[in-house]
Amino acid sequence: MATRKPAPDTAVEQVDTSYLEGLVGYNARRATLVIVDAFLRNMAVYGLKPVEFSVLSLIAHNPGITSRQLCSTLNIQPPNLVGMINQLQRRELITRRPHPHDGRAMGLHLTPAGRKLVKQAELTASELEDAATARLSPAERKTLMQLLRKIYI
Amino acid sequence: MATRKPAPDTAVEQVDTSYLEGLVGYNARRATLVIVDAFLRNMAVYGLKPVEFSVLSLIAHNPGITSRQLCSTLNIQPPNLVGMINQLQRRELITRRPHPHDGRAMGLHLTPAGRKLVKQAELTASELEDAATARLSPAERKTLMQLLRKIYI
DNA sequence: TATTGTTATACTCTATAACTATA
DNA sequence: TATAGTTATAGAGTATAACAATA
Repeated sequence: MATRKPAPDTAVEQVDTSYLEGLVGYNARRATLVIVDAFLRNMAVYGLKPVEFSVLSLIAHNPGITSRQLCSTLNIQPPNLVGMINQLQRRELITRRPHPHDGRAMGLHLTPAGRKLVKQAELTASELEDAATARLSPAERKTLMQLLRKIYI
Repeated sequence: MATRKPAPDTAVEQVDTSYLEGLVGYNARRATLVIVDAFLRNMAVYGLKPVEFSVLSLIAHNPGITSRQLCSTLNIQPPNLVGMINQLQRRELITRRPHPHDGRAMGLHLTPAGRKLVKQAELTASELEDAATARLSPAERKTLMQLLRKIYI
């Protein structure tokens, strides 16, 4: 049997991503990266990254919340929260007060400056959310969040 | 005017996450983390992490694709792809061949072993996608992907 | 004995600057 | 002059082990 001469390579003109686009994980990851990127750009004026914003917002809506509760709510490891809490305290955005009935824990609270910053940051977050989801109708945006929650809850 | 005695702190029983749950970014991030986690667990048998899987799958569906094309398709920086490509080549899953009409570039191709691995890995990816989206109907899953694409395209 | 918060530390991921060879 | 691929390197993000104080 004769040896077949190999066909010459051809260049890829247009990358075919149809397989990956059929995966929810791929689409969720790509969409998340876009929103996180917009978040980083718009929240830089407040000196807040996504997790720091989430932490401040959770303290705002749950005054007295503990580090442990923040960790389990946001799925972050306790050692990785320590530096962030210290930094937010140095920036005088939060205070630590003794927990009412657990001597090991500290309740976290916003300072007046923290409350002011969260208020502004939440407003900016809403605006950038609207921009990121500009191609979705309000109903679609609601549907999207409901479907995403069905995955992670 | 008399000084008001501060109210004693009360503990947070149930963390209120309703504000964050109203943000698409928060929900997308949480859902992505859940799927990526499942991916890492299920793909460990193949020694593939999400980006490595995406790279191999793109090479499978686009034989001759270049590193540069992979980078712009997957939004990764060229220096971060170099080590991955070298590793996949050492594992004898891919080969580099001269690009047909660009002497600077190399076309990437799967080896027979690479093709076999991608085939199995894509099957496993479909299974874990089904598990992650078990609470979604097929129509909802399709809707979810369409809505996510409207954000990142 | 278990849990909260903490320190130290390591590993991964991602980003930038600068180089070479080709276009 | 611009681009593909590469090297070196730095920063950010995330993970585990181990400890003191308290439950």
